[in-house]
Amino acid sequence: MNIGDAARATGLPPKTIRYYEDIALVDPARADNGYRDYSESDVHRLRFLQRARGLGFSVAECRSLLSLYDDDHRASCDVKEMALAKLSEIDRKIEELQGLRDTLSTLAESCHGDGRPDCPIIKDLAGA
Amino acid sequence: MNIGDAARATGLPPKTIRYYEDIALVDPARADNGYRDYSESDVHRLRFLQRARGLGFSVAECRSLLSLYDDDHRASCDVKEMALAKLSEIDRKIEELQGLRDTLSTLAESCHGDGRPDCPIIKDLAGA
DNA sequence: ATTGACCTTCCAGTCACTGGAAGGTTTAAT
DNA sequence: ATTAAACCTTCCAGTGACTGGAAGGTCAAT
Repeated sequence: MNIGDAARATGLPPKTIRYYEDIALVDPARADNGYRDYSESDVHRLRFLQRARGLGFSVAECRSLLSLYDDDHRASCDVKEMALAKLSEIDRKIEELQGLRDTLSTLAESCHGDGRPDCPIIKDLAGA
Repeated sequence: MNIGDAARATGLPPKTIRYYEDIALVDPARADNGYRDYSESDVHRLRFLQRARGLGFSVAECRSLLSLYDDDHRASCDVKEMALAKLSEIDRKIEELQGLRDTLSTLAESCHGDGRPDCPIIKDLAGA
């Protein structure tokens, strides 16, 4: 399977797939013409990466997850631990964003938003 | 005022302040010894940047906000527009994160998390 | 005179790609 | 047989917003 097909099969751009090879997350065979040749299991790995990245795992975390994926003897608690850690990270981010949201929405509400130059948002940013 | 004092006054690391100068967001005077010399208005700009960045505005957006800040004749609706755009961007991010949260928490709950190798999280990532 | 805390510039690295140039291969149509 | 397009290859550079570190100059206090 050429890289284009692998891209269509996984939803990852070819560039990204090559990048994943660069950083040694996948290692496809090569055809006689030098083209990368993806096996079904390569495509599985790529899809795995696509999903895990989509869930917010960093590439480094994906690497760990992949090694757990590769390890038939892994303990499910190892995986669960990573998932829970990521979960609380996401919770923290959500809280932070909600804080921002509140501040910004209070600011925006206080701004009459007309043609006059007087603006409470700018004032607040300036520290008035 | 030296860069260290400006850093303490704004909460920005000196490195970041120099970087903001590099990309022409501030332009402090220089003392005879070559040291950067921050005026009160420089510090105001830096504090403005610190706040706006903290609210999630990109550096490019901060540049726009600063030019509105500099423009005594700006219309408050211009600022409000940026704030509202950022607000809906934040809302989108929150929703996305909540989606991730739900998926990940469902996955984590379904994983018994013991020493056995059987793991529904890995299974899901692998696309089973 | 020397230490230590400053300051300067410049270069490189981070993360996870993404864009583009220059060139080789394959496939299909003319 | 030729040509065009749609692939593929490598390599280099850029993104955003810093951050780290090296090599060296300056300043205040001891």
